Amino acid sequence: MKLITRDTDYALRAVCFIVKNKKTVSVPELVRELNIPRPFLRKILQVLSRKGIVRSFKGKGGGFTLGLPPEKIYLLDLLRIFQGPLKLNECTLNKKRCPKISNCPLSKKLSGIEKQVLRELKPITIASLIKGMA
Amino acid sequence: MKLITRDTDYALRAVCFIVKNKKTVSVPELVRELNIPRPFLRKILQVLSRKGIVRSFKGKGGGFTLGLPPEKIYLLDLLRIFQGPLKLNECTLNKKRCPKISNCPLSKKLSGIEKQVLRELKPITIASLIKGMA
DNA sequence: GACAAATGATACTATTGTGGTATCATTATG
DNA sequence: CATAATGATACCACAATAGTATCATTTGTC
Repeated sequence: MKLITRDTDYALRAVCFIVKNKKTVSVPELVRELNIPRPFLRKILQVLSRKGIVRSFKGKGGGFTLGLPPEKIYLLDLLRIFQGPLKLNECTLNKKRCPKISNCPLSKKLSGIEKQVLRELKPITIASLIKGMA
Repeated sequence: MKLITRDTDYALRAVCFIVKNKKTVSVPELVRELNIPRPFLRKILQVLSRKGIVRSFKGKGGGFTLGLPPEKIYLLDLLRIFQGPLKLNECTLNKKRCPKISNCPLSKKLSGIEKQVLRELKPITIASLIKGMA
């Protein structure tokens, strides 16, 4: 079970690398640096760009810069963008809320765990991760 | 992202139902009660039987009974049987341990979260779930 | 002993999510 | 206007999850 999928992980790496460069960073540079398959990385960056996480510049000499300061880019943002909302307590039988959810003891436990996990993830930003790597 | 997959969930329901019946419970009964696809349920029960969670009786009038007291059947047992060990901090790039794992700040966070989740799940037994449903 | 009703073993199939490609259009710089 | 970049979008491959099918074996009942 993966808490973080590959695209989120790639996005994280790409954003971290962009932070460390003051100028715009192009896809070829990122590919060289991070060994991420080029077309996949492009797709990821386009999503990040649409979401405002990075800003893009087209044309020769173009590339990407951050769209937000690194203290305002949360891991949970990336997670939600690429993986949807983090939900651990969904009933496996229904996409929708299980009618029995109110008296399902397992669901209660799971939503407690979900809350804890969210509490842990919430404060993690790009800035904090980079600091941690130092 | 599912913490609990369908087979684990089915297994859970089946075991709970078996607990509440003193006599052996057959697949047809379980199907009627729980609305689980018959062949799938059969497969699940066979696994549970091999693992000793339930005991099986072949032949006419056969079926399943518990193989352990409900206080000794842990949710984590079922989880591990059907989903393997719970790991949240695996690096998405490698199946094996990432060489950079020691200075990867994200991995540290994730393994902390993993520990918490395990701490929460550990005490949950079939007995405790049934109690909670009362 | 034959039959019926159950599980055991095992191989196959379907659906879905993840991970990745490919292609053409658009834009900016020299 | 050529070139080097991103934008949009459609497609493909693989693996995991979910489910099916079939035949063999065991056991109780008549």
